Amino acid sequence: MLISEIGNRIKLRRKALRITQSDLSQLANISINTLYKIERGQTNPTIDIIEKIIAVLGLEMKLSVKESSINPLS
Amino acid sequence: MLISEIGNRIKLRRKALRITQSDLSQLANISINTLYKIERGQTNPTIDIIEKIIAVLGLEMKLSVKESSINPLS
DNA sequence: GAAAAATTCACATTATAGTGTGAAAAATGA
DNA sequence: TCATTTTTCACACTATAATGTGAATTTTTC
Repeated sequence: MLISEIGNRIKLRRKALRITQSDLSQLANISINTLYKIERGQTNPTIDIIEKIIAVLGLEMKLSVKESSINPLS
Repeated sequence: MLISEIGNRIKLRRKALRITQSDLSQLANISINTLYKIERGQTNPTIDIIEKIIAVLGLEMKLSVKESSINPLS
């Protein structure tokens, strides 16, 4: 999942919930500037910032083994 | 998924694949120091760094809607 | 189509993630 | 055991994410 994809998912979810960047940034306790850049894929955000945002949006992050690779090194 | 959880998942997967921190850091093209801190939850890594690591490990990141919240704001 | 609201953007500053080095400590294995 | 490998750690430095401000632009709404 690329950074720009994450940004897009966040933007789509925010729109679906009908809240503004300003609202979301305040609820997530981050700057509107940071949110703006993330949605546009113009920054390389930290996990902490992403977690704050998706928590407000009712999303969750998961790590899973890609089924195409049991052992990616072999 | 907390930062420490991500670090733990990475460490477990690395051990399962029987590679060293040194090997993984080189394959992911990041410093061993950064990997060491991530595995121990001692840093707040950027998405880019996490993506590099999990790509080598054959893992993938996913965002999903928490089933407990259709609308987290209401 | 004017006013209000929301988003985009540039710029400067601050905070901190990422790196490199080298050494100590712990784990591995012959 | 003891030599080798791996991990842990401190420290200094560099790169850049995050923030704050204010203004321009775009979108929404009446």
